[in-house]
Amino acid sequence: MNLAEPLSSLSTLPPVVPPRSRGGLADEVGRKLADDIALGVFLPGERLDETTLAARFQVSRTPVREALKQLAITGLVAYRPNRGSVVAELSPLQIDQMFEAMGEIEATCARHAVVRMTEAERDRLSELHALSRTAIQHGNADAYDNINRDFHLVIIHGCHNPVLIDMALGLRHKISTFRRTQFRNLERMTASFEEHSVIVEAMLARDVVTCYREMRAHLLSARSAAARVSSTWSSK
Amino acid sequence: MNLAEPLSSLSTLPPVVPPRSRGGLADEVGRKLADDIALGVFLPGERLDETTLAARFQVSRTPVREALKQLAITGLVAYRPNRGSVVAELSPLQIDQMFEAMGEIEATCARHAVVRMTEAERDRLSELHALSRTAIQHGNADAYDNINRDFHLVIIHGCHNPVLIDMALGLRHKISTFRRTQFRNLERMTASFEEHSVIVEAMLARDVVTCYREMRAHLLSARSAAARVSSTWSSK
DNA sequence: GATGATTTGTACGTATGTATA
DNA sequence: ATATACATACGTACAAATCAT
Repeated sequence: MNLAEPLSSLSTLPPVVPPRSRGGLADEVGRKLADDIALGVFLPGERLDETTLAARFQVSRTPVREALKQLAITGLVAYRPNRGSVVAELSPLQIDQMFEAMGEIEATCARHAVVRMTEAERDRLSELHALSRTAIQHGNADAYDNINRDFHLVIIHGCHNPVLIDMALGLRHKISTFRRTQFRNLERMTASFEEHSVIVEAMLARDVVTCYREMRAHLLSARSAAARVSSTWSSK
Repeated sequence: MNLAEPLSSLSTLPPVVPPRSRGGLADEVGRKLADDIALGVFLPGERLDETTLAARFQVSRTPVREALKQLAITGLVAYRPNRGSVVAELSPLQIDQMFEAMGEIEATCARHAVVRMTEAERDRLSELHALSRTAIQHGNADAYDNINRDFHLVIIHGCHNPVLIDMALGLRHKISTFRRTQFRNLERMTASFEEHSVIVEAMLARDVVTCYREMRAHLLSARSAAARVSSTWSSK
C-alpha cells in the first residue's frame, strides 16, 4: 500500500485566494527555481545571477527577472535593488519566529476546523492517523513524514477559510524549504503520534479548546529551541 | 495638535521580514498603482492595461509588468496569464473571510504583545487611547480613524514577531483598500472606544486571556454581517 | 469558424549603478 | 580616490496568444 498517496480530495479543491498565475515562462521558471532551491541545488546565500539562470533554463533574462521578483515577495530569495538576488538566508531567530507564527496560524485553523470540517474530512483525518500508526510500527520515517504532512494539510483546509489556508500553506512551504527531515529518530516520531492522537480525539469530540491548545503545543514542540534568543524580546 | 502624527517610533523599527525592495522604477510604479487603486482611481474589476499604465506613469512596459506581478501576489490585482490584469474584485464572502483571518491574527499579536511590549510601546498605546477620547469628544471621525489605525499598529508591532507582523499588516492594508470609512456614525466610534478601553486595561494588567478574547471580539464586531453565507461552511 | 486588431509574452540591446582593483 | 568590470534596470522590437468582428 502506498502510504504517501496524494490527497486527491484536497488537490482538487477550488483555487485558493489569489488565483496564482499558471501559464507563462516566468511562472514556470519560478516554480523550477523554487524546486531547485528546495532541492538544495542552490544553497542559502548563494548568488542568483540572472544571466546564469537564463542559460540554465534556456530562456531569456526577462522571465528570469520576473520569477526572481516573485520569489522575493514569497521570501524564498532576497532581492537587493541594483545588486541582484541571493537565496534567502534564514537566521535561527527567523526560523524560530516562523515556527511560532506557524503554530499560531495552524492552531487557529484547527480551532475552526473542529466546527467546520465535513464528515469526509473527519474520516480522512482518522484514516491518516491510523496510517501513521502503521508507519511507526514499520519504522518508516519517510512514510510518517508524508502522512504527517497530509494530516496537517487536512486540518488546515478544514478551517474552510481561504485566507487562513493560504497563510498556513505559505508558511509551511517556506519552513519546509529551509528545514527538512524532522523525524530522524523514533522518539520524535512517537511523540508526534501521541500528540496527534490527542488532537484527533479532541477534533472528533468537537472539543474546541483542547484542540486549539494541543495543536499549538504540538507545533511549538517542534520549534527549534536553539533559536530562542530571548534577549531580543526582552523589554529593555 | 496633530492627532494623526506618524508613529516615528514604529517607522524606524528594523526592516520587516522580507526586506522589501526599495529602489527601482518597478517598485515605485507598484506603490503608485496601489495608491491609485486605494484612492479609487481604478475600480475593482477594471482592466489594467500595461501600455496604458506605462503611458500614465511615463515609463516603459517592463517596470509596469513587474509591478503588476508583484501586486498580483499581494492580491490587489488579479493576473490572468495572456489575458492581462484587472483590479481585484472581492466578494462579500472573501471580505468576510479576510476579516475573520484579521481578527485571529491580530488577536494573536495582542496576546503576545501583552508579554512582549516595551514600556515605551505601552505608554504609546495609552497615549493613543487618550487621544482617541479627545477625537470622539470633538466628533472628529477622521482623527479617530487615524488614531484607531495607529492603536492597532502599535499592538501588532508589539508582538515582536516579524512574521506575524507582516501577515497582520498585509491583511490590514488589503482590507483597508477595499473597505474604507469605518466610523461614519458616533455610535460605532463610541463602541470602538469602549472596546479599546477594555483592551488597554487588559494590556496594562498583563491579562493575556482577556486581551486575546477582547481583541478578537473587537475585530469580529467590525466584521461585515452581510457576508455570512453560512451555507458555504456547512458540513453536508 | 476564420481573420484582423489588440494585448500580452519574450528576447535583446544599451545605460546606469554597484562592487572591486 | 579613480577607474574598470560586471550585473542589473529599463526600453524597444518582435512573436504569440486572445478577443472581437
